Amino acid sequence: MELDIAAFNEALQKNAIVVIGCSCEIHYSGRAESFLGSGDRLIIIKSDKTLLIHQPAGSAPINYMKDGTSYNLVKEEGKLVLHCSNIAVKEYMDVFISKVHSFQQLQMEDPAKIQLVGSERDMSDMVYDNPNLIEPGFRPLSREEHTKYGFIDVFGYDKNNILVVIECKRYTADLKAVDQLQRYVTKIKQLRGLDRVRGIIAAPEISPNTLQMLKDNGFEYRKIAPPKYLERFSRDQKSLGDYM
Amino acid sequence: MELDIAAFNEALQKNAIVVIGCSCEIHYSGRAESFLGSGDRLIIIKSDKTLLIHQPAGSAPINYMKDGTSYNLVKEEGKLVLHCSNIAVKEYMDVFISKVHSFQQLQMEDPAKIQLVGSERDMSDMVYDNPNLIEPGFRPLSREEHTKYGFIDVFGYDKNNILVVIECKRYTADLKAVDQLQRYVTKIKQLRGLDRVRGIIAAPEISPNTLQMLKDNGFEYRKIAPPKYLERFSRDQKSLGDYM
DNA sequence: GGGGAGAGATGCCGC
DNA sequence: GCGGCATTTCTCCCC
Repeated sequence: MELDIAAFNEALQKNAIVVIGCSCEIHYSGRAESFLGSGDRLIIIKSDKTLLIHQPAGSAPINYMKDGTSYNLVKEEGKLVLHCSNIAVKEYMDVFISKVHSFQQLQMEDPAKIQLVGSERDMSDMVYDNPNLIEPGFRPLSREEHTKYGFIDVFGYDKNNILVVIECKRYTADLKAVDQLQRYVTKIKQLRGLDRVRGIIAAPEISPNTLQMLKDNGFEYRKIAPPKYLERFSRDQKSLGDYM
Repeated sequence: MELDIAAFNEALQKNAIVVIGCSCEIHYSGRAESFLGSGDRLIIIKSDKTLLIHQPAGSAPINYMKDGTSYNLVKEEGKLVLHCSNIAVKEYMDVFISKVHSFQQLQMEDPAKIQLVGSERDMSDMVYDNPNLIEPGFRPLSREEHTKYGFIDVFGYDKNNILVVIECKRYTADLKAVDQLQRYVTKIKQLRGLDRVRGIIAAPEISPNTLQMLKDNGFEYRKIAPPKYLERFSRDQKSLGDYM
């Protein structure tokens, strides 16, 4: 099929969503440089002028451009080329289109914002509100304590009035989580001139290496899972239940 | 427009790419739980049964399912519902479709794999091959040295035969980069019973806080940028040059 | 499949 | 804008 350049330009001008199925080669230059040989792909340009190019499989786009990109679709030596440029971030892309399989434009409106439960923030809220999840006598002082060396999830005193820094992870805690905890504890000791500050990782799981490093550094592990139920849906919606 | 359930099922059966423009609500349950109220979106199902749902703006999909997901499109109380389930990872999604704007299926073939230059690996290769970028007399021993506590980018001796651990970052080095370096240096000291091991961060930029922490930990910074030119293209392709 | 780490990460929030 | 950090991160590589 033919791709009507005028129709393409008009769609972009109206901030419509443009979807093109085609065979193409891609050259990108910006933060890095890449080349992708010929194959069938789905090209999407959104209303904010974000570009996504997807291969037939995989979750992440194989090439993309940030919002605010400018597009110039031209015919060069009988072949379609989509020139993309984002001056603001100095990124450029050329899409050499050898065959167009489909072209489509959609006018879309979407004011909705996603509600999400089960994040690390939800987890630190839970720990703050239920300090016994850590241990009897734990008294949280603050959430998201800002230090120059990072934000601390939960911060408080234990029953012996020793400062405790807690790092929450919603997934399996890894070496990086210990890195973070070590950085916070070191900084708190410096800032307050303390000899002893406890460090605790709260997570549903922890890898063996990570647990070893945690112990080597004199820290502790608490097995705690993030809350993740939108109560409204467990009551009102039955559909998901059919699958579980 | 109407969405033909039989056509949808047939497309999936053929491993075609399915693209649906519609207005919908979305409920997801799995690693976390989310709800997204009504709005216009683009739904994409790929040949590997990855699901992507995109709002009209933004780079990342607002909801998605991993490859290998099963789909069941049904009419419930006169409304279309797309039930999605991935038993393997215990993830589920329901898409309540109130209006279908477009439906499209594409048979796609794409054997190509991307070539990318400018990664951190390219940078550590460059440092390994040009040790003077670090300092006179630096002698690299290995790349990607595996320790139980992580992989070291470049590892070698300085002119005084002191061990040096180098962590390369292709972007502005941040606190996490120092964390990583600290972990490697600490572990190397332990493993080899050494008193002194130097740590160096090689990156094009470093944030002030990070530089401070780096110095506090007794480490050093080298300003080095990653290589990023596909020589073939800077010679053969003229198109990108038109924009730069 | 899990562990470890990069990514052209993206997105969010704070200053 | 930069900084710091979580992410339903995703992807790759290696054990």
